[in-house]
Amino acid sequence: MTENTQQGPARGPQDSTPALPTTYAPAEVEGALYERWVERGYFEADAKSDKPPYTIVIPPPNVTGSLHLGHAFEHTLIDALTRRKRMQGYETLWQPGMDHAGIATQNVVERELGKEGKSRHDMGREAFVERVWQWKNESGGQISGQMRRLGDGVAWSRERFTFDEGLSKSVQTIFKRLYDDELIYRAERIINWCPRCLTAISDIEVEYEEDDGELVSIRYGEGADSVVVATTRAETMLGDTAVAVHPDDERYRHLVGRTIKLPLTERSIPIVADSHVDPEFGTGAVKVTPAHDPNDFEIGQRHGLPAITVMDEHAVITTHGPFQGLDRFEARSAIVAALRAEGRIVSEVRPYRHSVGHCSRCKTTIEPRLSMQWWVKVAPLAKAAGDAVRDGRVTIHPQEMEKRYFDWVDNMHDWCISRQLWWGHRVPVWYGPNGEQICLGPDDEPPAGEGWTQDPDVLDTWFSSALWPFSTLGWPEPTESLAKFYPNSVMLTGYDILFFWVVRMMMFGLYAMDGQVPFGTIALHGMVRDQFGKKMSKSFGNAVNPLDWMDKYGSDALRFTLARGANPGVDVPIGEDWVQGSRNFANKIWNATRFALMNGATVAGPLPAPEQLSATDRWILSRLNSVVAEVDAYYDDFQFARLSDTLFHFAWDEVFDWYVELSKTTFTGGGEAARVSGRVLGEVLDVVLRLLHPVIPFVTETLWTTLTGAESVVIADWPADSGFRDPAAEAEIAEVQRVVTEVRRFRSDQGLQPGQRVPARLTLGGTLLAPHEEAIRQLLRLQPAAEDFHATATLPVAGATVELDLSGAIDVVAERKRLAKDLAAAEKEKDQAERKLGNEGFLAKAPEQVVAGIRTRLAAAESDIARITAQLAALPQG
RNA sequence: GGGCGUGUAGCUCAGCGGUAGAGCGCCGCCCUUACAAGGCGGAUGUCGGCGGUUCGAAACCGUCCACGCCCA
Repeated sequence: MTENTQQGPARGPQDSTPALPTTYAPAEVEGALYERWVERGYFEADAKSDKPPYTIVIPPPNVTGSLHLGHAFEHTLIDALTRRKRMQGYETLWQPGMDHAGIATQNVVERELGKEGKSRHDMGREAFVERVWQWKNESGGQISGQMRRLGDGVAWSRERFTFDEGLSKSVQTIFKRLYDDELIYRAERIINWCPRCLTAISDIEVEYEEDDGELVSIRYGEGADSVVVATTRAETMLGDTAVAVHPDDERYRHLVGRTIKLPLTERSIPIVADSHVDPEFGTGAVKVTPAHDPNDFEIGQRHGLPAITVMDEHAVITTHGPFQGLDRFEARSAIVAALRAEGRIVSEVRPYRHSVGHCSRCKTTIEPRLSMQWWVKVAPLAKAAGDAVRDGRVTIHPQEMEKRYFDWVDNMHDWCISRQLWWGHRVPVWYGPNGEQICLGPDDEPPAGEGWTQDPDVLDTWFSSALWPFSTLGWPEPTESLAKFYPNSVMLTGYDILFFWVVRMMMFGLYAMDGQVPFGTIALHGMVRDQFGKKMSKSFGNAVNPLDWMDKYGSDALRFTLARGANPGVDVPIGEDWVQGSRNFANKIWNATRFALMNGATVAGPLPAPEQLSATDRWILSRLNSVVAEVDAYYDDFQFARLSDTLFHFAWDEVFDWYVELSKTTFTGGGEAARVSGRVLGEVLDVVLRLLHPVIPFVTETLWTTLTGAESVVIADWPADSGFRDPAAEAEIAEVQRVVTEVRRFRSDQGLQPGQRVPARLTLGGTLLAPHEEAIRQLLRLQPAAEDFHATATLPVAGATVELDLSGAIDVVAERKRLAKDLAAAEKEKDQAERKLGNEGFLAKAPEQVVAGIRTRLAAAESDIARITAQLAALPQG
């Protein structure tokens, strides 16, 4: 029972509350409901509260983004978790905010500038950054309005942005600490360079794809001293500084240590032996371009080779007369043509499929580039991140995902954190006129004097996102919020960003918060796919705007569909038909509640003791409590699909179908029995609506407040299993369901219309069915047997007999067919059971209850066979 | 190339050792006074193939085939 339940005499809702509209129209009311929740501050979190904390931070969406189905999915799940915890009495914080999305945002604003015929270089860094802020304030963050549509119960007063003042201070603080601990360093290495975004990106921002390229074999040197090398990137030969062969390769042993002339140039390059060369690939000899290939860079390091950069940041050739000014792909053809003219092309394979890296942001082919960048030395941080999961301080759901996590943290490369952008946290390092390099904390003044300049690069957006679980709470200040809400309870996000984000939060959380994990649980969800299980993409044309479906079917319908598809870590397909189905469910709840209210459903007064209840009432209450327990267990295990499905079937099939139908005669009968059932129905609805609220908050709010007259289901108590179970009542109702189903099948086989009244005589004496005669008659449209009653069909069911008078209209053929089919099924069942019971191994080794179960089945099958055989014999010939 | 995963009803997916399930779709009947966004009834599967373990396999093991994802 809820704290809002009002004591006192029963009152119909008509007395004090407006009747529900006859039509369920979600789009018209959802917005107002949400605004009221926000105004009343239900979603705000109080750091001074003495309730236990429950914290989830939003995986911050890009400031450039708008709500897509992936967000809708993730937010539905987080909202369900936090709404339930709030109802359970936790001080619940769902922390909202966005990230500044360095590359994406800069791209957006640069495109705008482009339309005005300007570039960011025309306006300068400071003015450009100001312009981006202006864009952010005017056009950014559309998603927060859309989150309201969805019903997200976030603490809006705490909304944060990775680039706001406080979070920027967090970034600078941790940078300085890592720098001082020598976990951040600067080094010249080969990095992944995007010649379109004009910045370095980290390894995980590179997407590899099979592309059609070409494999060209080129002869270097002359005559007997020549070697043939194969390459897919002929244009880089201008930067070759060696040819490498395997040290054990007999074919080339005589050449190692000698030099060879590099075609098209005046340079001679050495032939070196390196055990990393694969003698099986191509000719076994490879060209070495240390400035344009990561593997070649390593060979170069091992052999002290120079690294010659032959392209600029746009990937345009900068050297060698005829090729200068060509971009890399033009240069490739030109160089192959030039080599062919010299007779140096030994073979060409075209197309040659091979794996090529692309910028995850703009799909441009990555150009490995030698450059000076900032790095995080991840080894000690990743070790700690791995250990936290290994020793159980952090658990991953579903558990199978742990392996992927370990594979990643245990083999992580240093993280390139500098980006050649203007929009982002600038590296807080200054260089002095005499080669000084100092790192500034947030409270330090930049060095005075001539000749000091700040590093021009900014930090990877993930660097600031990694601080999100604590920077949003005020870190590095020792705030009350930080004390109350850190560590977070759960990190719920997609498995696709386990490496991008989760690992980084783990590393930085453990480091910044003195070994305290950022969250106790990582719950991973899958990706939203279309109704055929295909990945959604704009280019494929199957992307859906969730707002359209929310307009059409209501936010609850979208949410329920997503929750119902959410198996842990598994992709969830979604189609419009399914959203429509969820809308139908909401509509069903709506109408069932209307019906209940019209029939005196109430939460007023104490629930009558079991002795005062009918078996039907005890049955539904018994089931209700089982469902409460099941749903709770599913919630604790992030089984959104199962809890949604459980509630769907319990509400629709059991409450709104069987219970309501079985109780109709009670309600029409009036009196004390009707009053008692009204109270039970009120109780069941109250609990079901509260159980459903976290998943479908809007429709449940309207119905629950109407039913109870209380303020809001958002702040209602979460239902608890009272422990009440009544197996006898459950068995009794199962018998009722069985007889009703059997007779309905008979009626249907006989071609009777569903509403057609048929005279019948029920012999129920001594069976569990006896108290339910009225309800059974009602459900089966059976009229009392009159004087001239003449049974033309006799159905023995569950120890009782139902005789019908179809006035000779019985369809013997249909009935014989039906019975023959049932007989065959029963005989098959009997066969299987007998075979098992005749198996000594089974009897000896199977658990007792399984054997008993088979015995029961055998008995049931035998009685079915007897019953059906009798029915067949009783049928008129014909 | 390495790793992970998936193949169950027309579609999308649960089930993961003890009678094959759901939603949607399909067929038939019905506007039965909460709901046609509904009700009643029905059909539909050698649980990818082949071996093995087991009293018993959709489930466990091996293998093959077909897809997917991640990493190189």
